[in-house]
Amino acid sequence: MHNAELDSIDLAILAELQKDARLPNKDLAERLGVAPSTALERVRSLRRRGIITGFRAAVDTARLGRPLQALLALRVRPHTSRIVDPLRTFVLGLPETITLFHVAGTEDFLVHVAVADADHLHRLALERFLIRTEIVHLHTTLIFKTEHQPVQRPAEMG
Amino acid sequence: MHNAELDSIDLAILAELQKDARLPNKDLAERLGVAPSTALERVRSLRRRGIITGFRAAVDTARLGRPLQALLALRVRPHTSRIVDPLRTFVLGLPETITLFHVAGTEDFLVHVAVADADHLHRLALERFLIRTEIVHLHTTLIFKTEHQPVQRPAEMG
DNA sequence: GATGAAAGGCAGTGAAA
DNA sequence: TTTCACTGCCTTTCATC
Repeated sequence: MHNAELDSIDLAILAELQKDARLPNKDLAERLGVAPSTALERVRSLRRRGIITGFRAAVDTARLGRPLQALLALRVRPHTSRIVDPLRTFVLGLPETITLFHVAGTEDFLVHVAVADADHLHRLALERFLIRTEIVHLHTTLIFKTEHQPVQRPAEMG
Repeated sequence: MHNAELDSIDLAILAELQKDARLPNKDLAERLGVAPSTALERVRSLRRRGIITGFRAAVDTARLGRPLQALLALRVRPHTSRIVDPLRTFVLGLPETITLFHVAGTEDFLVHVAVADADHLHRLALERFLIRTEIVHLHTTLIFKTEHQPVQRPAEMG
């Protein structure tokens, strides 16, 4: 089976395991209407093909003491890999960082962070980001709510 | 044990299960240096307390045929729940949507999407978003790269 | 590829420290 | 709260279709 060929069983597996990565193989097989050994091999195949990249526990940052989320838009000059690569490493090393988007446009990076409170956010911006001379601009956007969604199906657009 | 009290074992569990949610309890216990039943009870406690909210398979959207990612910034008028709630439902129902950020500022929403190609993105913007009259502004930002990071530790800022 | 049976190993329970 | 021992069940393998 080639890389992007997914039948309805594969898609059902993706849906189930995005809801619950720990669903017992036996139960998964039952929901798919196939034998447990079949379900097992299908899941392995999806991993081998890199369609399932891993199984992750989802952690609530708010209950970890960081209820406030924000997006920090960074403009970086000069925008060369010599400058950008260490910055990436720095941002991904911050405990506040959840996601780093490298984007096109007037801003170069968007950093999704979770912090304890407004003061923490303020100090993060001033004492961690703005002291770096390659960051020539920072714009902070508060996040009221973040909602993730399972990846449903391959591309299509009638 | 109360809600936000996490010792080093709890933090180690969060780190391990964010790397691999399917790590067998026996192996988890070994890495923590505790008995399997202890590890089991700790994980359950983290779930009960809502610190671990679930276990999810991570899916590679590119290998699902949607290699292009973008952020769509939406301005919505009027910004009332009567208008906003159906829009939320609509956006979360789109197969292209990965994450919906409800934000403060000049824009009201940021939608992280994965699409097949530039044409798909273009049509998504025109035929799905801009036909909705409550969306008075849409700004598209291409994403070169998205990097997620495990949630490390509770808040702190010396 | 999918199936079913067989074997090994793990999860999960309960009592004790 | 952690540990140990035990039981049952699930995962996983392999031969077969």
